[in-house]
Amino acid sequence: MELYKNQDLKIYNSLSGEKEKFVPLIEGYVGMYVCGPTVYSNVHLGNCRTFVSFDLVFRYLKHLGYKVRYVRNITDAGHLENDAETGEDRIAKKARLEEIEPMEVVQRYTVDFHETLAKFNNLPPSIEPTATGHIIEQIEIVKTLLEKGFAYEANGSVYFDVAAYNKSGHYGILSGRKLEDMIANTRDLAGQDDKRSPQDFALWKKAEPQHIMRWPSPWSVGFPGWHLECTVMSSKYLGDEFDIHGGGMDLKFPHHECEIAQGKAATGKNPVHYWMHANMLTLNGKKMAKSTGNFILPEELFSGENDLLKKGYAPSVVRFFMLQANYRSVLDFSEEALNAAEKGFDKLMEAIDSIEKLKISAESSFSVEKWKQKAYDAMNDDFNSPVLIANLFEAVKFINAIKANKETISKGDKAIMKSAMNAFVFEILGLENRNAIVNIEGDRLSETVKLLIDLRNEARLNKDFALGDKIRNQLLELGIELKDGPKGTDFSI
RNA sequence: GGUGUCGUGGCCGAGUGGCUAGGCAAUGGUCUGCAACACCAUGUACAGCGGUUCGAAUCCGCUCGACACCUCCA
Repeated sequence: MELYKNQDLKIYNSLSGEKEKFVPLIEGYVGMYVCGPTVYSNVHLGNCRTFVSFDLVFRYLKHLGYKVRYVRNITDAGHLENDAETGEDRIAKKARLEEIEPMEVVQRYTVDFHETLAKFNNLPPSIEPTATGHIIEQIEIVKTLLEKGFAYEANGSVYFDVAAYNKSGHYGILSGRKLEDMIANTRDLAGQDDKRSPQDFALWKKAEPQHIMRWPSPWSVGFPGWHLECTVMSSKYLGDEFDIHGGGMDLKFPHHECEIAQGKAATGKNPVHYWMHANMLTLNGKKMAKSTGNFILPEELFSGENDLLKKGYAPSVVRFFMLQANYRSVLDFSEEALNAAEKGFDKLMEAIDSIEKLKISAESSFSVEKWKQKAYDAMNDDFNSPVLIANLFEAVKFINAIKANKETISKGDKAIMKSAMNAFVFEILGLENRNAIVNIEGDRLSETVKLLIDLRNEARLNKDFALGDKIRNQLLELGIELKDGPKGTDFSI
């Protein structure tokens, strides 16, 4: 494979608020951690957007030739439902409500998560660790934090001491907050008697009697705090310092802030060099969220079985819709926008399918190399997929113009364009072509359709338009569209 | 109340101190038996108010509005 390591990739770092040149810790290698889901219910479309965004990052880094270790966790020891209440975790709660084992909940929704992301053509991460598989490591890091004086035990629970950390570190560095402001603005919540300060967060929580998921520890039989799992799993597989940490915008505070504090407190190092935050997918202008019921499930979208939709949309179309927005912008969901995406997507796929058949000329009337570099420039600018897609449509225009004999392409440029289009559309954007099956030469389906086209054209020559239209319409119902052109009839699926 | 992001033409959405982003939709035309596809042509948008500047939608200030976070959520 061609290596593009010399491409000058810039990444928007949430920590600095600026686009920075990407320089990995070890040349040629990238360590990337992304916060995965808590598996207590079906993954909704908003969740999917985040994982599609980071799938794009993963794919592009790989394309550039980096060896990427992509770690994405599964939170299967649900984090705290609410500090103020019993501290029951979400998975245990769901299990109690459905009268099943907690691990049954975990299994069911982990499978759903994997299946859904696979439909969106997301690549699996390199390592997908679970929180319950790393209880021992979590206990170890709690010990370290206690030894170093950044944590304290109270009533069998252990809390991170934000005030102690803030003497040498900066709690709020990522979210732009000041500890004094946070103290001044904290609401009074009940049930935090064990904490010295409301900003302190749980590292280990003593289990109440009704709590099902529990593990022994030096302090109590209990369960680990939510923020700790990501610190443990990222450092275990990527080291105390690694390149990229991603997640949804809504995790920036407190989750990621706490991760920085824990990592820095435990090792003295800043754990993450580049923080990336994917923005929300909204529905009716509001964030999709399980808790408010304002969400749509991918399955409903694929099948069209939802009051918001008139029809279903292919996963690749939905993925394309998402990638037409920058990952850092809020994207609002609407059927109108999805429809536009579908038409654009079909147009793009049509053009790609037709590259192979393009007529070759001695010279190109268009600089394919320049076009290709513009496409890379877009991706190098913080994974700017909307601009990349705009560039792809420039190629579409050019391809169609060649078909109309208005532009020309050389043999070499045609090969470059074909491989570049394939790289950008399928390898990097991760889209899937619904037409792929008919492009195989000698394909039986293709031959059958060609036979029908011949019959129809015979009918048309005999002015039997009723028969001609019947063939055309019935093929369309089967999903095969005929296209009459000056050089005969073509078709697409 | 605090922190942050943002407000672009009918819709979605880039970008930028002076030069057409792009997609979809719409209108007219070419092509077609009629269509579809494709192609050609057509839109002078950048929340409001003030300032800086030869010139701002782009920089600065204010106002209004939206969203996210500050309690679990990608």
